[in-house]
Amino acid sequence: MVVNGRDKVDPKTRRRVQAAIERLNYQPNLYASNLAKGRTRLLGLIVSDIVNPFFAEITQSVRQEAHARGYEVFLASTQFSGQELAGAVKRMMGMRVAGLAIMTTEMSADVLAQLRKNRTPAVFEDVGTVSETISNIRIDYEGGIFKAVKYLIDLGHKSLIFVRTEPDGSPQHSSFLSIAARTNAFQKAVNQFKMQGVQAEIVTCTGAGPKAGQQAIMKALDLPKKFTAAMAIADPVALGVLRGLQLRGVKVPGEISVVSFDNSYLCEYLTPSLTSIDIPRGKLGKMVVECLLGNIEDKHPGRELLLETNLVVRESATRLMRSKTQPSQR
Amino acid sequence: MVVNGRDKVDPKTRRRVQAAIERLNYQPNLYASNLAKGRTRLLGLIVSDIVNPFFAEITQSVRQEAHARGYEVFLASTQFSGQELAGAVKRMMGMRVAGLAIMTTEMSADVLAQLRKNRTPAVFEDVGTVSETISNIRIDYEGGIFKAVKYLIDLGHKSLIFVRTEPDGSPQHSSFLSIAARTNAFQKAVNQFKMQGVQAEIVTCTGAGPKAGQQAIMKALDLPKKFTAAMAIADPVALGVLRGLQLRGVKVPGEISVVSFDNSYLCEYLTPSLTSIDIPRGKLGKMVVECLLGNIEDKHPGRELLLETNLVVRESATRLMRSKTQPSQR
DNA sequence: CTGAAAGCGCTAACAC
DNA sequence: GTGTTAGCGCTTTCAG
Repeated sequence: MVVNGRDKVDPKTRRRVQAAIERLNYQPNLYASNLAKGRTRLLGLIVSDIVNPFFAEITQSVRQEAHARGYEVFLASTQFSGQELAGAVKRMMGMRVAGLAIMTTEMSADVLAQLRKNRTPAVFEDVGTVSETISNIRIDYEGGIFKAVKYLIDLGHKSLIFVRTEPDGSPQHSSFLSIAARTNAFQKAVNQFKMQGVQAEIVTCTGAGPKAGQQAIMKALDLPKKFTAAMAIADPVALGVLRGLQLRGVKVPGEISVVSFDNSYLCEYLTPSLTSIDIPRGKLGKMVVECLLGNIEDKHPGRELLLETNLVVRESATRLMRSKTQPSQR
Repeated sequence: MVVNGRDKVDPKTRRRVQAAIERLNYQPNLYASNLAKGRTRLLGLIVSDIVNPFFAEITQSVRQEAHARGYEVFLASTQFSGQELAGAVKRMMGMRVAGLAIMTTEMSADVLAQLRKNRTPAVFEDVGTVSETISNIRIDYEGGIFKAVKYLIDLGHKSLIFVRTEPDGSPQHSSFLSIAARTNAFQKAVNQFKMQGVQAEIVTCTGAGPKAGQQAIMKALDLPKKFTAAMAIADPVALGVLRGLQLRGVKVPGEISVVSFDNSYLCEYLTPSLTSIDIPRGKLGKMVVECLLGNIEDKHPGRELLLETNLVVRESATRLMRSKTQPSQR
C-alpha cells in the first residue's frame, strides 16, 4: 500500500516501510505485479522504420501521450517486412500489451486475424476494418494530395510526376497500404484536372527512400515526356529527388517544382525548403492513445477516425515560368 | 517442454500439445515466465533523441544484434533531460532488464550510483568509470576531430569555427558529456596547429539541433572575426548551419567549407553532400550487445572499449580559394 | 519420457 | 489500519 500509494497507512508505518525500501534498494518487480494483476499498463507500438523522421516523431508523440496516462510503450520497427510485423505482434502479445498501435506501411493478413482472435485492443493506420476491439485512423491522403496537386496546377504546372518508392523485399508477403492509398489519391486528383490539360506520370523505384527517390527522379528525367513539377510520396524520397535533380543540374524550383509528403522537421532545413503535406503527428499520437485507452479502460468499441492533412507551403514549388526555350538539356 | 523446445518429448505428445496450442490460441505469458525464471532476456536502451538519425541508427543496430542473440530491447528516449534519464533507468530496473545500454549525451550522477548499487550490467558511451558490472565505450572523438581539422587545414583554411549546440533546459541537472568531449577535442586539435597561424572560435546556441545550428552560424557570421571553415558538432546541427549559410547567401563550399560529425544517412543526400566524421553505428551496436551479454551470461567484468572514427570526405569542404577581395558581404 | 508440486513476487480479499 | 492467505502462469525439481 505504501509503494502503490493506495489506501490509508499510518504515517509511522509508512515511514518505516520507506526506510526499508531505501535500505534494501527495493524496486517493485513489474513481472510479479503484472502477473498478479492480470493486466499491464503497456502499449505496443509498431512502426515501419524508426530511422524515418516521420515514424520517429510518431513514436515520440505516442510515447508522450501514453506516459501522461500512466502507460509504458514498447516499440518495434519492422523495416517494412511483413514477417517482422508478424513477429513483432507475436512478441507483443507474449508481453500481454494492453493495446497495440500498428502504424506501419506494410500489413499482413494473418496479423489481422491473430489480433481479432485474441481480442487485443488495436489501432491501425489506414486499415479499414473496424471491429469491437480494432480501431482505424484514416489519414486524409486524398484531401492533402488534392490540395498539393491543385496548388501545383494553380501555379501553372500541367505536366506532373509522382515519385513513388517501394521497400525492398518480396511483395507477396506484404501489401503497402499507404503507398497504394497515396498513389490512388494522386491519380484521382490529377483526373479531376484532366480537362484542363493536366497530365501525370508515376515513376517507381525499389529500395530505401532517399536512394530510391534519387534513382526514380533520374529515371523520370530520362523519360521522353517532360515535366515541370514532381511530387514525392514521402520526405525521405523527396530528399533523394532533390539530390538527383541537383546532381543533374536541374534548378529547384526554377525548372522543376517539388512537393513532398509528411512535413517532417527536415523540410524546413533543406535548401530549398520543402513544400510538404503535413500529417499532424501530435494529434495522431493523441488519437492513438485515446482510442486504445478508451477500448481498454472504458470498453468503447473500435472506432474509425479521420486525421486531416494540410499543405505547408515553403520554397520548393513556384509559379511555372513560361520560357520560349526548353528547360536546360537533361 | 514443447513450447520451449527443450528435452525430448514423445512425437505423439508433442503433436497433441501443438494441437492444443493452436486450438486455444495459446501464447506463453512472458511475465509468468520471467517471474519464475528470475531473469529476463530484455535489454534496456536509452538514447537522448530518437528523432535524431544518429540515435535512430544506433537503436536499429543494437536491436538487430540483440535479436540475433535472443534478446528483446526496450527503448527509452530522454529528450536530453537528466530527470527523464533517471526515470527511464528506474523503469528499466522495474522491468528487471538483464542489461542496460545508456547511449545518451546527458548524464546524471545518481543514475551512476543507482546502477552500481543494483549491480545491473550496464554499458555507457563516454563515461569513463568501468567497474565490475559497468562497461564503457569510448568514442575516439579526438582522433576523428583531429582528422577533420587537419583536413581543413591541409585545404588551406586557417580560421575555423566550431558550431556547438546545447539542449534546452537547466544545465545543473545534467552534464552533456559528449558535447564537452567533442569541444575539447576540437580545441586540442586546433592547438596543435597554432604555430601555423591557425585560429578558431567556438559558437554555442541552445535548443534543438537544426534550429540552434542555424542561429549559431548566423551569430558567427555577425562576429567581427571572419572564418572560412565551420565544423558542426553533429549532423542535425550541420543541417541548420547549411541552411543558415544559404539564407545569408554564403556559398558552401565556395566561401565557407563545412564539416560535420556523425555521418548519418542525411550527409549523402544534402546539397552539398556533407563531409562528416563517421562513428560506425553497426560496430557500436555489436560492441554494446557483446559487452552486455559478456557481463550477463559469462560474468566478464566491465571493460573499456574504444570505437574508432573516420573522416568521410564529400563535397562540403574544399580548398580555400585565395581571393584578393573579401568573400561576399555578410 | 511424463506427472506432480513448490515457489518466483506480487495483488486482492478478507479477517482481525 | 494491519496481518494473512490464495493464486496469477510459469519453471524447476523430483518421483514415477
